[in-house]
Amino acid sequence: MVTYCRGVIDEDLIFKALADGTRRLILDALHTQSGQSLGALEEIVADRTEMSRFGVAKHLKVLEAADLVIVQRHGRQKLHYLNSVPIRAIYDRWIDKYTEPQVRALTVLKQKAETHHD
Amino acid sequence: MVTYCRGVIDEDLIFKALADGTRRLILDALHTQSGQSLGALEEIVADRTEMSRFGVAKHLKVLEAADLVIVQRHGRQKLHYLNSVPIRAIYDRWIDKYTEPQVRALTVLKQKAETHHD
DNA sequence: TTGACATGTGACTAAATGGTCACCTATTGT
DNA sequence: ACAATAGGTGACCATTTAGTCACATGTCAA
Repeated sequence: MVTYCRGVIDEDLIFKALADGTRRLILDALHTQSGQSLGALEEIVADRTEMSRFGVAKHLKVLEAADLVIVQRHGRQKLHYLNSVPIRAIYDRWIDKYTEPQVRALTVLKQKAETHHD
Repeated sequence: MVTYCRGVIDEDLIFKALADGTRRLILDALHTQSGQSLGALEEIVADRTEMSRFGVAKHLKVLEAADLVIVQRHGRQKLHYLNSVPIRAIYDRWIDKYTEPQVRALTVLKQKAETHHD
């Protein structure tokens, strides 16, 4: 099976990419501000997890391969943008219009349970 | 940090749980038909991946711990139900009302790119 | 109570993953 | 051209994870 060939993304790459906390932190950073360079993301990540530049770069590569992050070169910089299309696909996979109201109801029930117990 | 204490679910458990293809297959099966027993899920999974009963049971435990699957005992059977609340949370995390239209636009752009290149 | 059925547990191996480092490439400004 | 800046690569090790097995628990029906 092809791992990455312009548009045809293995779903496994997407979920595996999301499975790491550092990568989710990067996505959060890009959600807050789009178009950040590796250096900028480096700083943000290093702020809470002691991680080298190489670690961040490696995570970004995983996110790129999963198409969760889109890159755009700008001179010697590489700007990163969050692509939320695959995330929407996750939602669509297990939640459809008919079950959506049930989900809302469940959320309320669970919140009640949380406030009472413990 | 607490791993599982009634309602307070570590986000890491959710994403890690979704990172495995077999577990996603199980979620699909439960999305198609709710309230299936371990035995029933065993058969479905074994249909496409050669996996022992123990493997399936282990995956179900992971899904339970992540609160993606809710269980209900019924005599000597254990019935499993898909809980889509955590999945909705993923959606809400990186997609908000304002960026949603952009996502739609991006999808169109990407599809065009795919048809032209390669 | 006894056997058959449905599921649970803990230990163990093989494979995948996260992280770092030494070293390499490409671009900008002077 | 040269140094400085921004980023990339491949090898390497430590940890985690997927999967299996032998064995244990609990429930139903006769």
